[in-house]
Amino acid sequence: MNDNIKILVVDDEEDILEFLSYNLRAEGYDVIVADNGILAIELAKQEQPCLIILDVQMPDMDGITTCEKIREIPSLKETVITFLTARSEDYSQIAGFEAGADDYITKPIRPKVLVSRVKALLKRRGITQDTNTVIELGDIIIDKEKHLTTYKGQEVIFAKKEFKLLKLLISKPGKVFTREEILEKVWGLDIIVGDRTIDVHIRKLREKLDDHYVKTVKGVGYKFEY
Amino acid sequence: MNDNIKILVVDDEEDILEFLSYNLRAEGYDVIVADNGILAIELAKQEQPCLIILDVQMPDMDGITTCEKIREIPSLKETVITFLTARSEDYSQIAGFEAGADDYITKPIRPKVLVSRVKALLKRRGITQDTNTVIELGDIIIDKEKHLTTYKGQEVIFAKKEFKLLKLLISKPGKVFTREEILEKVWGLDIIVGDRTIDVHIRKLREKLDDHYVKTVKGVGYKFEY
DNA sequence: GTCTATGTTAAAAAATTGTAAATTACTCAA
DNA sequence: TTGAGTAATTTACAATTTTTTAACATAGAC
Repeated sequence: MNDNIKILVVDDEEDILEFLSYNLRAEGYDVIVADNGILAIELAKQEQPCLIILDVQMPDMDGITTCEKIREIPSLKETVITFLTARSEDYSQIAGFEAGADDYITKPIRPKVLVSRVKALLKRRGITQDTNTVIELGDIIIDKEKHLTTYKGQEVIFAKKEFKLLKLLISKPGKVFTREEILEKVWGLDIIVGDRTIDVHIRKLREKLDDHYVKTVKGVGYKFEY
Repeated sequence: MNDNIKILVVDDEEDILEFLSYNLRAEGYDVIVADNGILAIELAKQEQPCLIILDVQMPDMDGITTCEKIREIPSLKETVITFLTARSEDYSQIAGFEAGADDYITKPIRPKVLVSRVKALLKRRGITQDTNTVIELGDIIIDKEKHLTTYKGQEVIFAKKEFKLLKLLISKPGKVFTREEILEKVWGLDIIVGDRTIDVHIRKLREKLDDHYVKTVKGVGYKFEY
């Protein structure tokens, strides 16, 4: 199970959310976002991220309160939490650690600093970025991090969902993934899509690779067979 | 599928009990129910479930008290307990964990979330669902994960129901499964099918393997004998 | 021999998946 | 903000496979 590392980013400002998730996604992390504390707690419970980045200043429920609440959830006791604070608001450093945070990052955020801090934090917890960021199966090469696929030496472009689907199927060649499993892993728990959506995406894979790799097991699901 | 993971569901509302047990049973869990705290404690002691889902709000004895009482029972110290709370009743989060709960699920409950949460909880405790994904019996090899059967080195294709039936019979070679048992395990509780359906499926197995493996015990049922 | 449970077969019915085209949602740049 | 261009999803139907039924055959218990 080469699950990607999941990071939850919580901030009320849209552009900061974008900025953070862009930079983290570029590093190959799975990023989920929330624009308020309540949603953050709900998402955290559901998605079980490895790391939560939490803005201290937020309307309704501030970062510190959110952090405290998260820490009360047993399944999230071990999650790494880091605050995001303006350089000036000094008090939060102290209050933050009391609330159960592991680190804090000061604004303005510089991408390189952000990334190296995140890496360090995760490393401290023994969570390492997926070692096989590259999957190779005969003449199919998938670079998860770079979002790049090569087939018979040719670069093939897969859209986001297609790529995720391919990644899932190929992560355990031969294993049959049920439609439910696929829905959950590629689309997520709460997204509802029509019946034919998976088929269409499967078809795209078969179009771009060759037909025979992705096999249908009628009534059960799909599998990737080399 | 899940041989005997037992889950106790406790709620005073009939329809919630039904809803929960329906969804958990569909996943293959053994579900027992109680509509009040007293009965819950009694059942828990008797049945030793792996997981207890406990509604916080109940007449007579509320979920928190029930949880405390359960935790006092030595044989249930290790049982996973999760609360069921309305999204609003916030206090329960804190009171609940003090009482010794491991997690809480907020209403309204969504089936997928419920199931994934339950799986995660059990997994965390090292209670796994599928012990062996491969069954081997002489020259018959069944790979559940790959949904693949090999007979005398040749791959044989079984449709979903056939596969399920074969899996069931072969799971306990020599054991006679009654028609009722087969109906329940392969077709499910609520599905009604005609008398000849099982026979036809048995016939398919005999066609694809050799005749002599699946034996009829007239008036009783069928068994697999190697 | 009759009666009941099971076996057999083919065909009907149901379920599932494949496909093209249309529609809607997103994204990114101007 | 708009709009072009791409991606994702839905729709409507065809094609396929699986499952069930129904009608009849057979075997063995009594």
